[in-house]
Amino acid sequence: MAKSSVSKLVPKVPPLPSVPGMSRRQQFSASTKKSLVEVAEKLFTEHGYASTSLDAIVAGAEVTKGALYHHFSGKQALYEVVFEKVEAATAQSIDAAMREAKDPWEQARAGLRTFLEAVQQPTYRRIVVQEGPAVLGYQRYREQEERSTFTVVEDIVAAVLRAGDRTVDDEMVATFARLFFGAMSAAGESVTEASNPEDAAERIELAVTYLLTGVQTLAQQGVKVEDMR
Amino acid sequence: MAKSSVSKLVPKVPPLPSVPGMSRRQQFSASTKKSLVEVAEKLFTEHGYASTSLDAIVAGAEVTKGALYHHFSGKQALYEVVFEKVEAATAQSIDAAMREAKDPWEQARAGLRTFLEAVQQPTYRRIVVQEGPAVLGYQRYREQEERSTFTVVEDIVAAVLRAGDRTVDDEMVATFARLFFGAMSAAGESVTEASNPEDAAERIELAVTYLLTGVQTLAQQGVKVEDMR
DNA sequence: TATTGGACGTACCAACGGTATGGCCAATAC
DNA sequence: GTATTGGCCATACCGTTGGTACGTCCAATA
Repeated sequence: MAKSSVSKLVPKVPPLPSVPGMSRRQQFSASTKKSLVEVAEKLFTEHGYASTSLDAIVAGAEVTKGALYHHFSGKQALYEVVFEKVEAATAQSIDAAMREAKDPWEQARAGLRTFLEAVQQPTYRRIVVQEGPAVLGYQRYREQEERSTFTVVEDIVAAVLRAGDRTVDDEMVATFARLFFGAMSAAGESVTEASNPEDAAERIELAVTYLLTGVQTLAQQGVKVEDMR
Repeated sequence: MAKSSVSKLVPKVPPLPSVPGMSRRQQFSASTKKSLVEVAEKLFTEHGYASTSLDAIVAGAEVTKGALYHHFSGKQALYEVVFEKVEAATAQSIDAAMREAKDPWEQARAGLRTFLEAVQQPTYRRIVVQEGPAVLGYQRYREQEERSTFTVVEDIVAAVLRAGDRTVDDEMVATFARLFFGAMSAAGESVTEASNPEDAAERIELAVTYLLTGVQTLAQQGVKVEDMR
């Protein structure tokens, strides 16, 4: 008995309509890999890392564990690929939003607003903010962040800071960026869980703007960070 | 074969030297429960939640899984007890540090400094900051925070904010508190991972002081949060 | 046409969280 | 003093899950 598989190696879905540079074999391979990543992103977002089994992922992608372990070294490696994908998309969207404004101050506001929107997306929240540090470990988490979203935030902060006080060194800029990045991440959580997310988001924007305005005001008055000692 | 247990029900360690109000039976029970929590705290801190098996915990506490499941409904429930314990200790230490300073501004600095120290402790970092949201879920995590450490931070922020601008409502205070809480949590991570933690901690203090000073300056100039619209 | 190796599928294992069950004995009732 | 009860815990067991070993098939290359 058993054996319900009628036609086995007939691919279920015609993969991407024939990419020029790849052989048919490579295309099928890329198709299953892509499918695995997409299904994993969906399930990780909905149920979290621990509650998502590899069996569920391979079932969703209509493959087997053999395929999964051929493309990825394990569950965590698959998660890391999903993480990078989500991170890259977010960083890119922020970057795009900033490029539309020319004034540095408006760039900053646009960037922070887009980041605040991104951090409310279920996928970014769950995979990057909530479970990223715990699953990847803080070391790898930070390495990933520093070559994508965090760098964007850092640029924003640097622009606002240096507008008034040109004596702040890179370390200090990074410190402020860390603070703002952490603040915005936490803010995203609170916004999403709020009874009225839109009001909450607006309050966050007001508060952050107030903080940045305070920094600008101090800088214009010639007050350096060093004076705080 | 088997049966290496020579003396079984002879308690290995005399528990707390006879607490008055409890019967001997209750004292033994409390002893094993306390032992489980302490071992769990240690192992969760060292290896993380997922990599700490219940077998390892009960082995460290010199009991069996029967005892564990008698006192706790499961692994997550045990984690939550550990979480609360760590949280309470931290909130208390911050509270104590603040009570030594009388000036509100000095209270704020003392409180934030103590919080920054706490967030560098391996136990608080791992159990509360890094893995707390992922293990408990953000909902429960926030509920726990809001009746301990977060409330302390909120009080600090409220004092600084309202010193100049008395029009800020409770929601806005909570928003600022969320931002600062998130900022300080992220700061703790970065401090611990820095090549020179002491320098990093000082930079964080300078930056936070700068931010708070900016807020104060704006408030003294009569600039309200509402004006940011 | 022969051969190779990439891309999987299948069967299996060990570890882990959780459960069911039963035994022991301190505390209480009588 | 004896009987009974229930809190406290140990033992054995189960289902799921991440990971591995091994075999198969076929497209690509020689």
